[in-house]
Amino acid sequence: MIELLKNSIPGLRDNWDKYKDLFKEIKVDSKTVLLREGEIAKKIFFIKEGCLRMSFYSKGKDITFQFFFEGQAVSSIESFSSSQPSQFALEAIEPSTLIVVHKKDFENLQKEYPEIRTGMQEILLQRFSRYAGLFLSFIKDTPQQRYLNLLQNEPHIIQRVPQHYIASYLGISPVSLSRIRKRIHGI
Amino acid sequence: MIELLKNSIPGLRDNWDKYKDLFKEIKVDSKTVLLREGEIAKKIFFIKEGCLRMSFYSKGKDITFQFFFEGQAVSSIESFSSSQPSQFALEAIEPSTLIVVHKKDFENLQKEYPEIRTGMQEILLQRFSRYAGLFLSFIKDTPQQRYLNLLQNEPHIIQRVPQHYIASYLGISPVSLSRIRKRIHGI
DNA sequence: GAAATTCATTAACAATTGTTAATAAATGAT
DNA sequence: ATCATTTATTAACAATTGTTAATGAATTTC
Repeated sequence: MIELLKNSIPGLRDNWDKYKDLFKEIKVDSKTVLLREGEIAKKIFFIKEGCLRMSFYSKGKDITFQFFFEGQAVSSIESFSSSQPSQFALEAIEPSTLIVVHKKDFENLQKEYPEIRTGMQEILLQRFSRYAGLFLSFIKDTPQQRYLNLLQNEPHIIQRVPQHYIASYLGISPVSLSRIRKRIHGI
Repeated sequence: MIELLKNSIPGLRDNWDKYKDLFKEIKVDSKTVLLREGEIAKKIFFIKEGCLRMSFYSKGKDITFQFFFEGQAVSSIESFSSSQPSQFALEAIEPSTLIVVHKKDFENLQKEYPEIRTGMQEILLQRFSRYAGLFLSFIKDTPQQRYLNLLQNEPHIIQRVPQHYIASYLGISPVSLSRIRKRIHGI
């Protein structure tokens, strides 16, 4: 995982001894909260192994709206880059191995390697673009169709993520998702 | 309207005689199609007066997902900037007065005034950011709540846009929107 | 490995939505 | 002004979803 970052920035690899201490590997249990809603994001995570979910509270309900897997860089980017309280929480939903970089260190790295900043913007744009697609899907598809889309396009989510989080992600209740599955997969 | 563009770019104002022919004002009837789905966007519009909607076809239905009003710059930006066929259509839903700029001319302007490009990126980012918000609203709110949000945050849409387009925008049928309104506004 | 907790399914009922069709109201065209 | 078309409402019924609660299955904890 970290190899990816290392390799994409030549200077980083060449001076690896100088930087390697900034990348700390941690292992966390499932359900470990990595960022609480309202906190300011001071870390960025690279997922080496495992799965995280991003969520927020609304009317007494915990709503999950994105999942992250191996190879992805994760933070509440808005909070991380603006130092404003995060609107979202971040939590492990599998025992996970993460590479942690602190904001201070990350900013120093950014100064030395401006391509990191570009990469961050790229990630942000990709996320927004993804949300745009999901918005269109909500406007045109039924919950059942959205489940089928997920099955088609991101089967790993359905395989690995507990069902009630998927229900939340589809904007429906766990009970309703169970019924949809019954309708689709038979009996 | 065009004043806005003129004023935000000093050089434009100073050499206005040179450029003014690139900005053509047109008046269009309601229901005029300005860009068909599948066409490559070769124009950008600045709305001086009136209202447009952006839409696409899915399973035999025409789905509206955004409205544009006075003072906004509109194009199928993805198509306009990538020269790929547009996924979306653009249509007037009021008699409208538009300033049209052709892509060629716009690109020439961009070369002379790079801040225009930045402005375009800004517009694109704003639109994505808006879609992100709408996505979260779909995931957490009921159709009725989304209607109330619209009433609260963008009452001009409800005042000016025919109801069946709003229904589409909310992801529900016109019949259902009529029932929601009855529930809310009484009797 | 037993107990506790979490998660998924099912049932029952209420509420909401979709669909179709009929009617009423509003808008546009000649 | 009249006619035609479009748009909004209402009704009736089917389908879907939400909610609550009970049960079963799976997982975690000790």
